[in-house]
Amino acid sequence: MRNVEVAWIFRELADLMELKGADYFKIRAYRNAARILSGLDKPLVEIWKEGGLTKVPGIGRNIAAKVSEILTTGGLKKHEELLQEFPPGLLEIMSLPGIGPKKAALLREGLGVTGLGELARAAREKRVRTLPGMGSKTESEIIRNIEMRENRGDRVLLVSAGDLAEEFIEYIKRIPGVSGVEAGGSLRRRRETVGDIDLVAAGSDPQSVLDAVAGHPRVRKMLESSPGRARFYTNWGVVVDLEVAPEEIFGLALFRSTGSRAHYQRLQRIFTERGLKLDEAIKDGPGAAIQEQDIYASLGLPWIPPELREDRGEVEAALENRLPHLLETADIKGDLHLHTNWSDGINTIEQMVQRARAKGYQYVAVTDHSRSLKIAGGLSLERLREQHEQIRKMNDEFEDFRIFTGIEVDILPRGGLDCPDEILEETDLVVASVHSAFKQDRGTMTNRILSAVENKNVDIIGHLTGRLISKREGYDLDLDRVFEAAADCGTILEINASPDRLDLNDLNARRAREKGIKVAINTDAHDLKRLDEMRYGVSVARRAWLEPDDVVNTMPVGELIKYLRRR
DNA sequence: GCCGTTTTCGGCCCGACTGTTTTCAGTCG
Repeated sequence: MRNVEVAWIFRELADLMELKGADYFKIRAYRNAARILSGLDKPLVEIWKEGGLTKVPGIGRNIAAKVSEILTTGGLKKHEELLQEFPPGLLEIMSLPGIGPKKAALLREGLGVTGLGELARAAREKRVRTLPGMGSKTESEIIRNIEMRENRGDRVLLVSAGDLAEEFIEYIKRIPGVSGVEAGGSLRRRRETVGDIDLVAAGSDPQSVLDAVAGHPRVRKMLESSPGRARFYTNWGVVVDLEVAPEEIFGLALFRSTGSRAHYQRLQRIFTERGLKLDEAIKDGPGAAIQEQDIYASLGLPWIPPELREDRGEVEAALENRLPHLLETADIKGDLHLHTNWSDGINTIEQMVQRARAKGYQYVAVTDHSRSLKIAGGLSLERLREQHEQIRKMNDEFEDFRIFTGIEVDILPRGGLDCPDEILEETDLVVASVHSAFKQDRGTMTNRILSAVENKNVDIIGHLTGRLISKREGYDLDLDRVFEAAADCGTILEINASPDRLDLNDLNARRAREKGIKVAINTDAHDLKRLDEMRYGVSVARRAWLEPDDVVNTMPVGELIKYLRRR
């Protein structure tokens, strides 16, 4: 069992206890435990076997016993009992924005709704507004949010699909007769969410591979099968679609699986125009295995990276030999937005720095929250000064690494920043972000953010739109005006690499680049493990056609310091 | 629930915003 799966049980347990009206601090302890467990970079089973669970800060005797129960039995009795009491549909209701435990309980008691479908119907029939404390606005918000969720369908975050795919890939690789296996589909194109996980394997005996995968511990059932192909439903609720092709046509199968449909059709049109057929064109070298390169080469094109295959001009660019030299994760030389235990992070500055050094970075900026964000332990001016003092001392110890003093300063609801300018001025790196009053109207929100973009002490605007993928829409914002101002002022925009944010997204990052705006790709990590999420931000950048020069944290430390001063 | 050379009980505990009200409960970062 993965750490995140154990953490998930505690998160759900906390929600259930909240519905039950349990003690606030107990609930908080469970939530905190969930956060800590998912942040551990060592498998829980190992820590458990070593008897080290209670040594983890935030995990006491009780939670350790529960973890142990989960690891031995695969579940938690208390969790299962509560699920009997409160149907899972109620948890879904509670996960709607604006609906917490009290409103969820009221909806159940007052209207008897126990799931999203029933709730949507009740809202459309204007029954929700009959409940105390609920009116027409709540009603229409409910409908809007449920519809948004329905549109999302069964898509999961790229990170979840990637983790699950990785398990299957490792498993399939070891099946005798398999000479290769790769993810195709939207996972390979690195879209922010993935529907089915498409896998393509090369093997001489397809049926034996499919049979072996049917026995994978995560497979609940086989949905469909045909020669060389099967669809499996997994215990994560995600469908895995596996195709096993002979080695000679593995490249072709992978190419087809990768798509996108629009990209594929665009290429096919070119084949047709030239009087060729895709299948025939690649059968030139008999006996030789077909590579993806061969398919593109048969049209005189260079290989097109999967992230670009969306029919957004990549075929034309390839025809004119002007494909971008896409950014790679290895180009990244530092992380300019992360948190430590000075505010709401889990690890110390030392630990975060040590990990960043191990990753081969040249620098990081420590950007804890500013004073207004009380719940996240925002730093008072005094504490901020103290932290910066400590960082300056730490820097004396390094010759080959630089810690930038920093802050993630709140952009206040009325505009302006949550920290005096004179302090920002002497801070190496300032990220400014919105963390409150998300529902302001377009004009107010735009002006609010512009006040930060135009502040000469602000280096980077963090997670610009505030969206949480398939959970919360971004703020109502005039992006054109923000981009214009950022281009004018030389303000850097962030691609926040956190897999549930990916903000800017691919399209907006591409627009930013076209306006000449520089981008920083930051993890916003709150623990060691999440420093590794840089690659998701890089995926967005690649889908946005970004090259190393577009991204400030590809600069070596000296160049970056000069760049930041020049602003 | 967790934590503790201020140790085994008592502290942990924000505050603005929203939608609903006409003084406030619920939600959220």
